[in-house]
Amino acid sequence: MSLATGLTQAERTERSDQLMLEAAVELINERGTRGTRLKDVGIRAGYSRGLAGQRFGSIENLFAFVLRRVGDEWLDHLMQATRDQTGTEAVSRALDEHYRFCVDAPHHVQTFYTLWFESVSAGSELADHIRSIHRRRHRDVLTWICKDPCIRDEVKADADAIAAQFCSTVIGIVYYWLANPEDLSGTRARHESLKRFMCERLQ
Amino acid sequence: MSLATGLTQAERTERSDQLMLEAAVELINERGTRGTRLKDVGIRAGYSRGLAGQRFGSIENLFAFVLRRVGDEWLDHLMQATRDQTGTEAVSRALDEHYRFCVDAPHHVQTFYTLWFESVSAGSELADHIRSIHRRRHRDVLTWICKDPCIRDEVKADADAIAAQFCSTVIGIVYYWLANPEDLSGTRARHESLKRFMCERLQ
DNA sequence: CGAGAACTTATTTGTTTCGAGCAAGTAAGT
DNA sequence: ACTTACTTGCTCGAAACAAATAAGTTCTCG
Repeated sequence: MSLATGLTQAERTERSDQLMLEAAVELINERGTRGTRLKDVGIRAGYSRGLAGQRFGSIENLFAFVLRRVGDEWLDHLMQATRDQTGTEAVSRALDEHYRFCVDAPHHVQTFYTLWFESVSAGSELADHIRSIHRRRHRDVLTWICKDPCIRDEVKADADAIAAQFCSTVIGIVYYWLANPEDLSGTRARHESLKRFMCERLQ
Repeated sequence: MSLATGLTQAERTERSDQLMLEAAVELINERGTRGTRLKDVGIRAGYSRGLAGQRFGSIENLFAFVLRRVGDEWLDHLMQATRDQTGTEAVSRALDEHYRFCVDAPHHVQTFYTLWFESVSAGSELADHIRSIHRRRHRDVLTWICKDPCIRDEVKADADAIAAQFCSTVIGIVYYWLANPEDLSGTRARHESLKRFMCERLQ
């Protein structure tokens, strides 16, 4: 029985990429990075035990692939939510979107941040990619502060420290969410109080 | 040639525990958790390839052992630094000690927090232990706030949110340090501005 | 123009190496 | 002699890569 699909080679590759992405997301979320096997990704995706290894070359490259795919999706959402906003409005929208994504698309967010925290483990090949995301985030927050016409100059002079605190606190909130996924109200409360504290600080 | 050490069995165990602990710390810091092998821990510690496996049973149990050993050391330091302090003094001391530990004992702190972040990966057996540390930290900060005679009641009414923000931000700062170990001034600046923001908030 | 061959790429299966985990053995202490 | 710390042997599973097979693409020739 022929398994011809009628797809082009490129379409076949994209299809298997997508199926293996979803399989990897599931497996990382179920078993963590240390329990995720290339073999299982291939099989879970409906292919052979060897395809993931053939396609990605290593588990690290698979993680990098997943991070890019999932991270791009998430960063797009964040950018849409804060487009053309500055100051407290941008902060509020970012935090609302952040929380909403935790609620609505938990699987991809869980994977994204699992890999995010994985990146600080020695030898991780994700570090450079994540570092660039960090810098981007920090710069975005800095821009929200410095471009806002309502924020006083003395606050703007402290923008770098405020942005650093904000980004650090978001990391900690995400950590809380990953560690306590059933406690959405605790996660929400942390988003809300960070919003409150930031709004106070930016007045 | 006899390898008799003149130690009791208990002393022999403690010695090998300690040597394997140090080996594990080195290996985790060099290679990350995913690159750390029970075999290598045994050999690095000066024993056979099989001892770590025999002693700990699994890599997960080794990590739990390391976390307890290193974490107890670190938590002792933190407790000494904040003993009998409340309010902004406790906060400042905790942050100073936190930063100082990053500078003076980076290897153990790196390992501790590497495992800390590892614990949010699915399937990690460290999660419960870390969760209890979290609760403890949160409660400590809450106590610092509520027991301080100089903090106003309206601030005390918000103590839970403030404590949650503080703990979250510390996590983010640690993350920054792990991701940017060469940038001690950035880590120090984050500690200092968190100190500043907390002191403002607690007035 | 269409069929089939040649070529390229996607996917599968085979094979080797390495580490985990546990059993069996040896060394050191009681 | 007995118990416990540590070592070595052995089996199995996964990674990584090679070799093979399947599917799509392009070219050639009747």
